[in-house]
Amino acid sequence: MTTPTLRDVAQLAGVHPATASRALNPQTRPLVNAETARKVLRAAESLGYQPNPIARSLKTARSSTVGVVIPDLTNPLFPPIVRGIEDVLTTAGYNAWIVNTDNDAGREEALVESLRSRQVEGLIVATARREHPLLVRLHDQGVRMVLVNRKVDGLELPSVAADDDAGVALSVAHLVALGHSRIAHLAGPQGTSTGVNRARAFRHAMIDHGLPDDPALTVECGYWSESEGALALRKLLDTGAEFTAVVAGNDLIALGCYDVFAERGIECPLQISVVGFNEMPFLDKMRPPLTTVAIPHYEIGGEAARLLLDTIEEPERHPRSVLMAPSLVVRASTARPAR
Amino acid sequence: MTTPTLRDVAQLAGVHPATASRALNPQTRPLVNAETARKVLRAAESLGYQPNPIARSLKTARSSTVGVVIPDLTNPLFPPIVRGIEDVLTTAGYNAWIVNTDNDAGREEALVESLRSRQVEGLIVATARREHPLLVRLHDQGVRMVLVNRKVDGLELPSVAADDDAGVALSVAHLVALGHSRIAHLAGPQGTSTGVNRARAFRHAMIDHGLPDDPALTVECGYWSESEGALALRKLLDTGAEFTAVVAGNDLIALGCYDVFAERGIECPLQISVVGFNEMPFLDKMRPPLTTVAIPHYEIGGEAARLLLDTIEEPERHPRSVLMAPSLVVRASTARPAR
DNA sequence: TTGTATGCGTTATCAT
DNA sequence: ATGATAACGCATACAA
Repeated sequence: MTTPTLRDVAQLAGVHPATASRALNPQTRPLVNAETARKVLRAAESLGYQPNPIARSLKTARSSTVGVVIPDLTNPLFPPIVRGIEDVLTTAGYNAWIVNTDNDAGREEALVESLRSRQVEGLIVATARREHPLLVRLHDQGVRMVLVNRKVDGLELPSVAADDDAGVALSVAHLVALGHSRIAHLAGPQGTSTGVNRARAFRHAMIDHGLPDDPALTVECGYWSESEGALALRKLLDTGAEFTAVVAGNDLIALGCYDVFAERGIECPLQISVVGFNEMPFLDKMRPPLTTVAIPHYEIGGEAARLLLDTIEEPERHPRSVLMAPSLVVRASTARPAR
Repeated sequence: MTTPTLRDVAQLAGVHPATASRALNPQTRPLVNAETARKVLRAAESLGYQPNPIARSLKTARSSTVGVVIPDLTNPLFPPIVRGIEDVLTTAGYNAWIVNTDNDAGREEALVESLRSRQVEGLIVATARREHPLLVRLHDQGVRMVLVNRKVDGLELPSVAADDDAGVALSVAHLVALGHSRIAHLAGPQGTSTGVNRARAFRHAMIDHGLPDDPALTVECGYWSESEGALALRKLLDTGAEFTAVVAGNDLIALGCYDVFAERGIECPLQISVVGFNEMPFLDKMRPPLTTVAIPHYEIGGEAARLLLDTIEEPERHPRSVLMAPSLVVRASTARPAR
């Protein structure tokens, strides 16, 4: 009992395969007599016919599939984004091929190559570094792409991201309202647009509040990780710099601070307040529950999928970029400064 | 500049496409003269030829792809498993199509259908309920499958899972060693094999330690979630039952207990100790850091991929199931009982 | 060892 | 409005 093909349907309906194809395809259905179309549809139904997407792809060079390039699915930031992407794509009749680059450029190139050879109709890329020759090349080759959470230097690509400036401004305003004035920033990697943006937004926010923008109070982390966050905070403490609050580049960096607090017997928020960024899961169960900036991840994914679908359907349309508004989630890692 | 095909390679090498095909394919390379093979390979290299997997699939009815069916990527349990699967598959020249069912049987059926129509060579399924008619049907149709973390009633399928009995035994032994004797179990859904198994393992462990197996001290959760865990613990407390420790079905259920502790002013671990299961990320940052059973997720994924590859290569081989040893991670949510 | 011929399942271009 | 034919790119049975 082999799966039925178009020929089987045509035979059962008593028409030529080409006619059956036209009848089955909503696009071309108007070309065929309404009555025969009905016959064909009934035949397909009764056989449980499912078109073979592989054969279709071979013929049409399309696939109803888009590639989703993620650095690391293990980072809790990404699964909700993926879900948002999938839900929108599914509704539009598309599928998502998810791929993990592990932050390895070689691996990424191989994976993208494999996606392209499978005729994906576009790419949603969440791995962009500021310098990203692969993306430049793909763009030159006319591959439709949408960036998530990142931008790439010198490339006008549609993108969707959280409004980081607004998020950092919320954090700083919250700390200032609590009475802090010596505020440090543990910045993300300056090789990522996010890291650069948030650091700049931090400086701007400080200036807007009439506070000194002291370069000695900003330390860069090599990665968006707990261990790098811990490293950076240790470095900062060891300089003897004075500060009562930390704006961390993201939640992982903020959690790294917790490790240092434990090491050195520092009380949070009594001695140092900390604000994170991203609203990872389970922050409310941390010790102390982490104040952070919440990002609408799921919605970002959905928006990215919509942008890509637009790009596929109207390739000439000017690239749009959308910014999603964040919100501050106040928990127990921030409080008035001790003195 | 269109992408080169096999014909281009053949033409450049001055041979027939069929010869080029044989030369390019490691399987059939021995059939062709070593010298011509070299010529073909050089031609392919110089053109940057990449075989078209779609055409190949259409011809061979294979795809070098396996489907990975996950209930919810947002559950931190699954990403490491997926990574393990991907790493092993990639090494073997296969790709993984990851798919999210959202615990919806209809969605699952549609997704599996779509995977099959793309000629996946097998399925790794992490969504199995004990009753799972879809899987039974697929099995009857000869679809190669491996189950992860679950079993299905009445189906002899290769599977890989953590040794839940051992894990629960570790938890109970730890609590008993601390001096607990009134130990409660917040069981997972009894519609899942994991839920049933852990509950049974709990009873056995209690008996093994000569402790009463009191049914009043076990409450079932409807889902593997925080809110259900909280609900179950409230229910248990409201019966007035006496106990000094809780073995939770998984970490989420354990974290649900934390919410109830906060609500009712219960001190953990002073008044009640809690042990989780799974070793989700960031448990060490919780309040209090959660004692739990660690599962080698990444290795489980890798093992599942290996089992599936075995099944694909030796379809007649008897289904093996492998159990991975868990370990106990002792943190601050467990302590000697107060009195 | 290599070439010839054919077909995987579908759709696009003709012709009728 | 429908049918005939070819082609997408590749692999394989068969012939030479």
